[in-house]
Amino acid sequence: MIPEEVLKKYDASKIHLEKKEVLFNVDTQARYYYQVNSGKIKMNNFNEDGKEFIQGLFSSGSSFGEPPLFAELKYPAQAEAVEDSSVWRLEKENFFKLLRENPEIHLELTKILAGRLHYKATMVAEISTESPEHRLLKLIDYFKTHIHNIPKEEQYLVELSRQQMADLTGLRVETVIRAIKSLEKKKMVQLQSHKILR
Amino acid sequence: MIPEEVLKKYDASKIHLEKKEVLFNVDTQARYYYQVNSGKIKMNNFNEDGKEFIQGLFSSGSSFGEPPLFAELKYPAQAEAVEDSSVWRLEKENFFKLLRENPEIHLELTKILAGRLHYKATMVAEISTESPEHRLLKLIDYFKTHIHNIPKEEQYLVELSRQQMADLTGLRVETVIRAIKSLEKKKMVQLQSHKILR
DNA sequence: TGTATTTTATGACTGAAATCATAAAACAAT
DNA sequence: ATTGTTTTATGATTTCAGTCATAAAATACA
Repeated sequence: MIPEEVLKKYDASKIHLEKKEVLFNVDTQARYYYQVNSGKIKMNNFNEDGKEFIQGLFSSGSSFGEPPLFAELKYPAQAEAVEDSSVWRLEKENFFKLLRENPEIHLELTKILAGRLHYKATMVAEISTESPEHRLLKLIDYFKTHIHNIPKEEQYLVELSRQQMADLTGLRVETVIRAIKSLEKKKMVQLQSHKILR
Repeated sequence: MIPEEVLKKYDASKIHLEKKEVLFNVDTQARYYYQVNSGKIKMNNFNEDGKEFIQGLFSSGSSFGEPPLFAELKYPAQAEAVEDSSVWRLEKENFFKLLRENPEIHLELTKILAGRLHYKATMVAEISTESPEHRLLKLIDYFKTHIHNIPKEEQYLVELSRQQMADLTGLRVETVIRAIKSLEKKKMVQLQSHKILR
């Protein structure tokens, strides 16, 4: 997360996105550094027959879509506003200037990329070898401990919809619904009027 | 890839691993930066009933297992020698000193992490939404273009075994064997005495 | 406050990849 | 050459999540 003053200093601008608006498309060239100012952005893919996969959800303060700026690569997914949002946008050249002149921010960003790699390594192993219930628990625990920093003993109210959980784990809504039910029976999660607690 | 002279300057040491020897375990603390000197290392996971998932394969010049050094995280997978190997090992503190004093190397490393994130984003979308044949083609093409930098028009001889391809895509050997056969029928790959060409 | 939309829920059925069993081919080592 | 080991191959069968259809709850919103 780069402070607003710094972004301004390097000539970043704020752009607005309406819910469902697409910021950039898959397989296109990366030209900007983006950071969420308000709202929520998701990066996602669709396969031939429309099945979605959510690579990540980004809210206020989070940057996203940086990797293709570094490696000369195309975006592996599109970016889309989950709700009305505003986003800081910084030209690639200015972004690199910023990193050169602010090594502590560069290191900060490296940490963020490292964290994201950790998340992906965790989820891809889950998705390719584990059962629906196992995947969902891992996802929920990841959000609880790594994204919201909630201590183990405290309760976490899952903010994700069944559909979003499905799209984050490669499952289908119906499967998520059934797996969550089953996890409740096994006392692995609690349900309070359809809200999931863990 | 950090040059040998630089590694030596920051007091790195070379350690030897026999085939199948494990360098670090999943869920343990990261203390060193590692870079392959010779041989081949894989990072992998196993689920409860022994099914393997290969996170990455690293050969001469490649570093691996850096993310947990940056973010204060445990290793999401283990590291194991695929063949007899030697590996540069550099203490975490010295590694950060090296990065601070060599910003161009830091940037280089950021690029590598970015590339790895790109690979994971690509594969996790494949694994969660695509068919076996599609996944395998993506994997093969990724190795061809991004790892070996072979131009589209040139032929690439896949160096991976069916089992490795299975473990990289979350499939089973039998499924890989059948899918490759089917891809050959469709002229998407060639087979020359069991070797795969693309 | 009523209506539309989205999210959650459930049952019946299907299908694609996993599993299991077994063997042939390739390769490595002596 | 001989033997042992690993990799590739193939058929039969099973299973678990996906698919399809339909509805109830919850929520948004006019």
